[in-house]
Amino acid sequence: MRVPKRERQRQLEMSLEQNPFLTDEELSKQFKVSVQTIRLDRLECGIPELRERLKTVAARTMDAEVKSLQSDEVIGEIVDIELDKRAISIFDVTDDHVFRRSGIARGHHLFAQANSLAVAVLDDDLALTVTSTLNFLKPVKSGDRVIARATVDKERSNEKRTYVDVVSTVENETVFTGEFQMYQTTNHSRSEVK
Amino acid sequence: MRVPKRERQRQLEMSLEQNPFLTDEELSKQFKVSVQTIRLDRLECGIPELRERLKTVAARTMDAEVKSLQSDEVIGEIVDIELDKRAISIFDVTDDHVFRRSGIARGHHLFAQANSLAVAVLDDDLALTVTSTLNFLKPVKSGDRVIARATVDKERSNEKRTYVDVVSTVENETVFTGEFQMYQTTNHSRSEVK
DNA sequence: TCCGGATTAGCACTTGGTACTAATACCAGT
DNA sequence: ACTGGTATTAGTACCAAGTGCTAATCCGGA
Repeated sequence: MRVPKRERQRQLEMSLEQNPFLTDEELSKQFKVSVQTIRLDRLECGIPELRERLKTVAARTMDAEVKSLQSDEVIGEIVDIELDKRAISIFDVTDDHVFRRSGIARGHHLFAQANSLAVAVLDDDLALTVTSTLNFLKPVKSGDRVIARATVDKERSNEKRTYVDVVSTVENETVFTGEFQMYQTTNHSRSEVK
Repeated sequence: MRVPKRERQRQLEMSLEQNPFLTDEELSKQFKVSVQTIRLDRLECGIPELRERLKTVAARTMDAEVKSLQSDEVIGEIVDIELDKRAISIFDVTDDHVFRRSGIARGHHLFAQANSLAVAVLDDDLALTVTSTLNFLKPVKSGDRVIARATVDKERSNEKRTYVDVVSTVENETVFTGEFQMYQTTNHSRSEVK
């Protein structure tokens, strides 16, 4: 018993985690044991065969791609919108969004939710952020559901600039506020003639 | 010939694009033709078999996961850093980062690069953004290489707050500036005794 | 020396295919 | 109605990467 069984199985799990594409035969060469031993090891560790592994990995992709497609439009999910007036979006914070050490959500996710909502609320071919001022008031944690409310500030807005205020809350506590000065390009004449 | 061959093959391609997990047998039921016909169709359309399809889909996942792991640390790549003083990162803008219609980079990516650089430059267990003010000066397009330079403003900083200024440029033109007021938690005494 | 866990070997069977051949179906033109 | 050509179906042999099972062998320690 060169390498003890236990150690080999540990390494096997790591190998497959890092590269799930390895066949039993390739693994048997890597660990210099027979294919049968690899099979027994997988059996003991509850590791499925190559095809099953690829199936689950591929399934993860399809998931992720659907998600990232959503996020192409807006970060978070718009639940209510009245164009050029106000909009509300929900963003569920997961482990993917937080600092590993502190568990606190990274600022740019809150910003992304707010900023993309500010863009969405303006019914325009093209709305760009010019300047913005942000306040991160309370740390947001994994599992929190952040509700962002955007309102267009008609008073301050003019032909060249539109102001959008966003307030994000978790369980009715304000965690973030942002003020966005937006630039709109559109031949906006239709709604301009009000 | 109920459904013409051409039409069936078109639908087949769409079906598999949307769900690559279908076996020939499942497809043959879906289209009410024999398994062999499905095989011929795949052959003519150059569609690989189930296992090959899953392999490529799974490969895409692994790729994507490596990328998103990188981004767990910093958005962009740090090329130079002097802790508590300054840092530089590079971020290559791709089609994934821009508005489809205008081709202009979405603000939150520029913010994410700047903000994560501001976090990284502070040699601390935990640095959080408190407030920040941003200026998006020039539109950034796909293919642009954004260089963000962060400098810690020692003058304005105090025990409670650290100020980090970030200037992002594309080909020596400033496209974005951000001022970040950061909060640090660490028992920071070591470097505090300067 | 003998026991027992670890390892290896071998065989039948499974999925989801490829590659190929042969048979049939269907429809149009003459 | 006959012929031709495309489309479809059927059937066979074979492959990769397995599972499941049985049997043989190895190797180290009391």
